[in-house]
Amino acid sequence: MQGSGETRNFVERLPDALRATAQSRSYRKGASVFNQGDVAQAIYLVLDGEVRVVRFGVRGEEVILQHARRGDFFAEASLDGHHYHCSAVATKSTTVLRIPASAVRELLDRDVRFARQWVSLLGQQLRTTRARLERLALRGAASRVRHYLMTEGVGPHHEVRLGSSLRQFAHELGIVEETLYRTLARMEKAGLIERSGSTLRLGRKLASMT
Amino acid sequence: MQGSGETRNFVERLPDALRATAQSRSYRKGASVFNQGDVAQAIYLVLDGEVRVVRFGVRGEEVILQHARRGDFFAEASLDGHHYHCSAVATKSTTVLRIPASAVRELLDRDVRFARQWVSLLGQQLRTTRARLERLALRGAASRVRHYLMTEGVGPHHEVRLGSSLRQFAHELGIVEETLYRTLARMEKAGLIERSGSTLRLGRKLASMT
DNA sequence: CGTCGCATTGATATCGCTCAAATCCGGTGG
DNA sequence: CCACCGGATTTGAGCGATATCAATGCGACG
Repeated sequence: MQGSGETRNFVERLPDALRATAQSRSYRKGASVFNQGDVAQAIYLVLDGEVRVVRFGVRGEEVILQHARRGDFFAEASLDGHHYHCSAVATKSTTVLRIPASAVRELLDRDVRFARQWVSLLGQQLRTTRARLERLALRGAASRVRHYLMTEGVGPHHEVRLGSSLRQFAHELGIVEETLYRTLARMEKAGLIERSGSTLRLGRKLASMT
Repeated sequence: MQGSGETRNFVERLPDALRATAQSRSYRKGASVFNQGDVAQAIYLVLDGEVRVVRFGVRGEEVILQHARRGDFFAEASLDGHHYHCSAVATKSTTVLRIPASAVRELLDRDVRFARQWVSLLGQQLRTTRARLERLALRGAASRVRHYLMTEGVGPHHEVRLGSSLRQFAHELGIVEETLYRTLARMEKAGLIERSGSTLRLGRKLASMT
């Protein structure tokens, strides 16, 4: 499956020391990984699927704190805290890598190189999350597509091979699928982007958009 | 000034060891903190004002990677990298705390407690950034206001004292000021929120919105 | 072959943006 | 004390981009 190939990328970036203690777990749609109030014991990395991290108020009001997708960590706060102050639920069939917080703590204390790697890893997550944030702050679907290509695309033409469906992509951009289809068609016609199959790249024309 | 008081909060959370080597610097609107290609020497924390972190493509295309406001770090990637692959420009009169990357690296290597603190700090940034991200993913101004109160508000009523103007607040929510005024008025009338001066809190009624 | 998910296009509704104008407020100078 | 000013706040009217609802084609899969 395509998934395993993609997955390897960021799992391999995990410090070796961690992969020893980590184990993967699978959840079906709707299953909860942990619940608000549980003792915080582990940090998680989404290998495949999607986990929604939510917090409930006193009267049951729900707030979404994070949509963790493939490659995203969640619950790294377990390093500090004693109890989860949020719940994590798989929104579809999902596989995660479960990393015991105690293992990370020990490594942080003992292994200097690991500390650097971990800091580096958090930094990466921070950067990509910030980029997503700025992307959603943009008005207009075209600007977001362009921003995505500029930040996630590789090579001189900012090429991106979409791992998943355009549906998923639309959701990631914060727009509905129909809008994405229309936007991509318009941008392609205007020469702003080029499309071949599931590959997107910037076109020759410079974007004249904010 | 109000600023100093607010600022203390997160500056005081900085590990003591860092505050020794850090120094604050001021930039006027439009001044650049560092430029793409410069040698990466420091990590920054915005004390007041705003810094925009951008990257330029080969043909001059610009992408915004981060809008760093009070309390946000930027350029923590300096820990790994040798050169900045982005530029940072003050968008208004701004004061930042400049933290030499070498100092952080040394501390990471030497001081185990510091490593934990730093990891914890990054984790906080990550969490608040994620929350912002999910907020912008919400449709509708009211949902975003509610999300903001739920995530940033304190106490049983999720109270928030707005440090800045409603203008600023609107911008933070990714909507224009007019929309925010109207939305707040509508929500207050509906009993969803309560307002007294620059303080906002959730109302008695439960929000019946997604 | 029926079903399901994805891709695509059309028609319409709605929310928020834009432009515009009035009020309020603190500060400033005459 | 008053006139004036700039910035923040508020309300109004109209427009436009995107969501929504709907329908179709298409390939995979059982």
